[in-house]
Amino acid sequence: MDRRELLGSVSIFSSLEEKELDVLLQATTTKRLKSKEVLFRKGDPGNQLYGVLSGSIKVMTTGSDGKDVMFGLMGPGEVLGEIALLDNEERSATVVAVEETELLTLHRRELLPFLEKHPLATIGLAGVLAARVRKLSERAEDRQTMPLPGRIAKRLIALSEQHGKRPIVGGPVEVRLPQQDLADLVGTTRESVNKQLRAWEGEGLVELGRGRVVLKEPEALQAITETFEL
Amino acid sequence: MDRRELLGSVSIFSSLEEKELDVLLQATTTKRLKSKEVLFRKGDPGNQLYGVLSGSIKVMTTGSDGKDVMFGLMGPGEVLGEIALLDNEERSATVVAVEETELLTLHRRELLPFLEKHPLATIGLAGVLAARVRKLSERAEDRQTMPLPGRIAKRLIALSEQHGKRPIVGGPVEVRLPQQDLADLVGTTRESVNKQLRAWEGEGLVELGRGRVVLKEPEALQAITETFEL
DNA sequence: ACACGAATGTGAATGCCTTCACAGTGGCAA
DNA sequence: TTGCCACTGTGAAGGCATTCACATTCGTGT
Repeated sequence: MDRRELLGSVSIFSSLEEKELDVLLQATTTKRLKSKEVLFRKGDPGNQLYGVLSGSIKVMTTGSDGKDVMFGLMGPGEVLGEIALLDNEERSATVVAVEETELLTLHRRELLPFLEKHPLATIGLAGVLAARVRKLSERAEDRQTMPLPGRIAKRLIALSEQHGKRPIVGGPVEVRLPQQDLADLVGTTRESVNKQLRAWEGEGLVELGRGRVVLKEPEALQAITETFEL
Repeated sequence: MDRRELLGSVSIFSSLEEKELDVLLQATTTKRLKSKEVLFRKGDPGNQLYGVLSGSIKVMTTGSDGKDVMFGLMGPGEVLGEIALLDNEERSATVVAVEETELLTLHRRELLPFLEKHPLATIGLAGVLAARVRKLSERAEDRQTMPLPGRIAKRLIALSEQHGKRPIVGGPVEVRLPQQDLADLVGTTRESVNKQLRAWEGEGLVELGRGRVVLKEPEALQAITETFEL
């Protein structure tokens, strides 16, 4: 995904004209991260907005006891870092590359004046935030009402839709993510995730490999989540 | 809190000039809710933005099994309903008055054109969203890393700061909220909350009454939360 | 090519909450 | 005033997940 495409395709800037897009593009920089490299940490001051060009990153925090909480995985076309930018507070989470990743960066001093001149872009940005709130609320709700198997199934499906690789059309989908990360995402332990996945493997629903889960029967997993949200 | 004061004081519109504020005020309506009355439900279409003038409301959802999840309590000066307004989706939660409440309402068809003309106001609105995201993330994190007593203590303190009544300056703070609601807010059962509160009552940290908790030693509770977030 | 670290696989023990089942009790609405 | 109902109080039993402690295995970097 190239820089122009990112800026244009992402909802924030979809309302802009070509010329305006170019101006904004000028102010933009590219940054490359190696796998496991940290973009910023919770508590850092935040003056940049980022867009993922290629690769993927995870948004997380590390609890004092070393227990990690993962908020999400973001891939090409997604925007991050808006929160600290908008309220001038510290970064609210840590961001780490999970593979070789290329980012577009835009500094606050370029963005804010731009937003003031382009209300529609600002409304778009607010929309991104709104979506973020929705996602977080839904997850909070799930955590509080849905039993563990349902949460795991639901998240696997979400991951497969967002980041899944499907070698054969209509065939099984592969999700690349270590079990520990899946656990942090769902709010449980690696062991619990492992046991559940193995159980499903026994039923032929999934196939496991190092650092990946292959969903052989997404519909069956879907059915599991629905068992609980009826 | 009167309408003008709400519009002006709330961060969203703080950048406006008097005249502009008046224009917006014209488009505004007042709505009164009796205690327990529902403003809207999760899943409803949403075309209004609300501001609390007096009283208070709770934002929540009801899980299929009847288990409620409470996202927060909002009082005078706070704004709600922006999410559905911005992304044109269904309401993401249910809102219920917890006492006699007066709201200011503003319809999308008035607000959106206004935002397009007032970028600073839009940036302010985005700031409200950003704060919302922060709060939700923090709670997700707490839920995943902090044991129950810490979560209860932390929330009690937050509630006391936001909605607490302090008869004597520097004295004990009273939080009006049934234990069931506190449980929904923290993500546990009423029984667990009750047992913890009674334990603290034994230690002289709090005092319990029907529908209220009095924090006699807020600092001690604060210390409890810090035990866990070191 | 090989070694070492990261990731997975598993069982046993433990424990924190939840669930269930009632018994008070106080506020408020009629 | 009084009755009811929402809220509170509490113990016992049970369960779902965590914790702990290793064994194993893959794959990746040197």
